[in-house]
Amino acid sequence: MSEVAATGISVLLVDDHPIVRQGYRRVLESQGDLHVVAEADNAADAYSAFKTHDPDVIVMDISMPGASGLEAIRNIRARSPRARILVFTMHNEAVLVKAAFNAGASGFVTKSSEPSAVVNAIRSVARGERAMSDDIAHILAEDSLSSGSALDQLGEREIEILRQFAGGATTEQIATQLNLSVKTVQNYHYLIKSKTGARTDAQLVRLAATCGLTRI
Amino acid sequence: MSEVAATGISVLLVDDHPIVRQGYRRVLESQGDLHVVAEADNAADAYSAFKTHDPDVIVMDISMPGASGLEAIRNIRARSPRARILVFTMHNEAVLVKAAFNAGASGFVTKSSEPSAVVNAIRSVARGERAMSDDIAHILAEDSLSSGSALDQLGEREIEILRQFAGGATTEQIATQLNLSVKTVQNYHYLIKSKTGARTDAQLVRLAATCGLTRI
DNA sequence: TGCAGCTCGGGCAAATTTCCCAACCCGGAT
DNA sequence: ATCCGGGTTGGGAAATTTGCCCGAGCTGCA
Repeated sequence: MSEVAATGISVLLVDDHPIVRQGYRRVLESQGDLHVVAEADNAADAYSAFKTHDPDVIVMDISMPGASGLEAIRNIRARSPRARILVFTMHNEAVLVKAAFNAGASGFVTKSSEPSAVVNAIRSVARGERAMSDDIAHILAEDSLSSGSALDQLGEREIEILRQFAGGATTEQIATQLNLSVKTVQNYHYLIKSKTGARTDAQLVRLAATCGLTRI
Repeated sequence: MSEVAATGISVLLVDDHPIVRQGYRRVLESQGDLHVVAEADNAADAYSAFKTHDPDVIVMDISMPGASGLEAIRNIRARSPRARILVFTMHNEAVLVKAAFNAGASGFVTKSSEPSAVVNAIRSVARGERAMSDDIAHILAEDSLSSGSALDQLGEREIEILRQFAGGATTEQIATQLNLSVKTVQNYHYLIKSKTGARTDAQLVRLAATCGLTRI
């Protein structure tokens, strides 16, 4: 960590949108102490880039095609427990935030945050601290008071599948993307409906939307 | 428009994520001929900024909280038909694309596109041309077999059934309510899907919501 | 060690979707 | 007046999905 203070903070950017990555890179590098040493647009590349470049912080959008972002966090942390991962996404649902921290993330910042908040979060994570943006803190605070939105009873996989479904994905698309059999996705679909009490796909979509799982 | 050629292309950036806006701004301004003259993070600010700065192109993410992005496009175009709006979003569903063009957008580019494709789209739109990224063109091409516009092509009965369905009603409830056989409602369901190009019930709900047919 | 809970899928009857089709009525064009 | 097109209403049959049951592997926890 001494060389961190001497040379600044090295960052690995993970996001599936190239222009978004390029934008982040410019914003971060204008700070002086932040250096983007590599980029990746999927979970597998992220891990190999991590091994190659050994960055101080991984800034990762968890809504990527292919493997779940949470899965990616778990994989990286399982192999390299010293990895510092800052989740940087537009999603702000309490269940997702908690799942991310449980998976091993060191920080969670929404894209609604001011750039200064983002770079400060990167610096905090690089120091080994836990970091989150103000809106996330508020959401977690409210969540700890009120017990139980409809989503709290859902597991991580169920939430991921619900989000993709509500986003308009077909059963086969979800199965392919998550590497599951169609039957399993169908079963999750049914399980989610019975857990939440939704009788109709439309009700499921509305539920997901009101819980902030998807935007319309 | 003569001053456009002399001074480059002025751009109004609309996106609800500040750091995303800042990233785009840097990417665009590194091009030399593109100048971001204003930013906005919601529909209302977007219109006032448009009136104040009179930009050549509005680059807009339509997935914003609050008012629908499509609504924003319609509002701006209704008041200022010469406005050029380039939709720039991560969504790539055919129904959304068609709805955006119907609302008056001049272009549609996904965030998966290369930065060069995005800036070229901005230049095309500034010249008054229609622009879209390759993936969008493919999606529209596949869809164009049974194409049409989003909701305008639906009859009264179809719209009524779509509204009730998107509101969460079951097929039997709709049939009872409208004094139709279940079979007829099922047929309408299928007909609406094929007319709008929606492949999923969830996409139907999203379409109904973005068109103001139902509130979530 | 054992229990509880999540994940993942098979099986199978019931229901729905997907597409075809035929009518009816009605307004407009010929 | 006649025909055509389109909205509306439903039948039929194959394909698919749903609803609900089941078991198996795994993990964390008591």
